[in-house]
Amino acid sequence: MQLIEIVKTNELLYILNGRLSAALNRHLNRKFRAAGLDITTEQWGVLVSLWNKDQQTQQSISEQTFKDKASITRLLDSLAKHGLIVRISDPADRRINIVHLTNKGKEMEEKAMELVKESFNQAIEGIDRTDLLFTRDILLKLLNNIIT
Amino acid sequence: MQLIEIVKTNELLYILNGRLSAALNRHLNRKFRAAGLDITTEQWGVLVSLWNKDQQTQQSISEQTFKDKASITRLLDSLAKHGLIVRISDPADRRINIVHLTNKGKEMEEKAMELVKESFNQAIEGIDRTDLLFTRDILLKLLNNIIT
DNA sequence: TTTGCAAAGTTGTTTAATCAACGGTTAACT
DNA sequence: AGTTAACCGTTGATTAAACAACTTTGCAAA
Repeated sequence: MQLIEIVKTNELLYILNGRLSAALNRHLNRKFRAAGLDITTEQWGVLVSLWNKDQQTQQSISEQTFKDKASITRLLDSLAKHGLIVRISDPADRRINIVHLTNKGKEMEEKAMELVKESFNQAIEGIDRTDLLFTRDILLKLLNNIIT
Repeated sequence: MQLIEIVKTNELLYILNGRLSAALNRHLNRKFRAAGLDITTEQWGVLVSLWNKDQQTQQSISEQTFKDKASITRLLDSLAKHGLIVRISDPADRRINIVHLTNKGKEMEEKAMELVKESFNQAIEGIDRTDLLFTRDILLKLLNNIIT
């Protein structure tokens, strides 16, 4: 099969065009809601960054999550409204906000990651670990080719 | 490495969380705009379905593209506004709209697919064809596990 | 010093996805 | 026939992404 045919028949484009990630997002969002966790996967992505390293600048979060800074502004607005983070202005450089997790934000990690783990385990069921790692490497190559 | 660690380190989640597809979307949208093609990749996805098979119902397009019917309604609104498709009510069953490509819509195929091919070729540069097909299979398995 | 530029965040606009609710139409059942 | 159920498409509300324009603040070169 020619590669252009793979495009035409939408087989590889299932993911490259976002089918897989959309499906996973949907799946995870429903799981969050079903468990009474009032966050979206996008907000969760920001939280992951903060759970790894609390008290970052918005700029830093933007780089960690690959989301643009305008998106981060609005996601942080949501998280702040839900009481999960607070923005504290840096006295040394007043352009900068330091984003702090609240206790509520910290406490959410365990439950959220448990749900993510469940989804992930369901996704990879029956797939060989080696194959997963191989797939990951190919995808990283693809990503690298595009963003260059 | 445990699989949960792969999640934590965001390696496999680059794509599962939509990084790769977002990047490809961005890339392709810019390409369309740079070439003066006044469509988005999402609208292009609908057009691909129609180029493969003209005169489908909205329901059918929805299934082909894996987009929900509300999204299709609005994407078709955009395409109609740009004069690329028309909706014709089925006289036999008045619940149904048959979506027809206009000449303008048909003529767009060649140029759009050329740009897609370029992007695709850039993405897969230096990657073995066998590896790509293998990757596709793994991703389809993942997709299947999630939507089950 | 001031001028000018770069950095950090915010805001507005457009496009799209999800989900739920709804109206109109057809089909099925009893 | 009459009621109910299923189906097709639309609309409204909420969330988010991309991109561009803008404010405030800091810094550096002239």
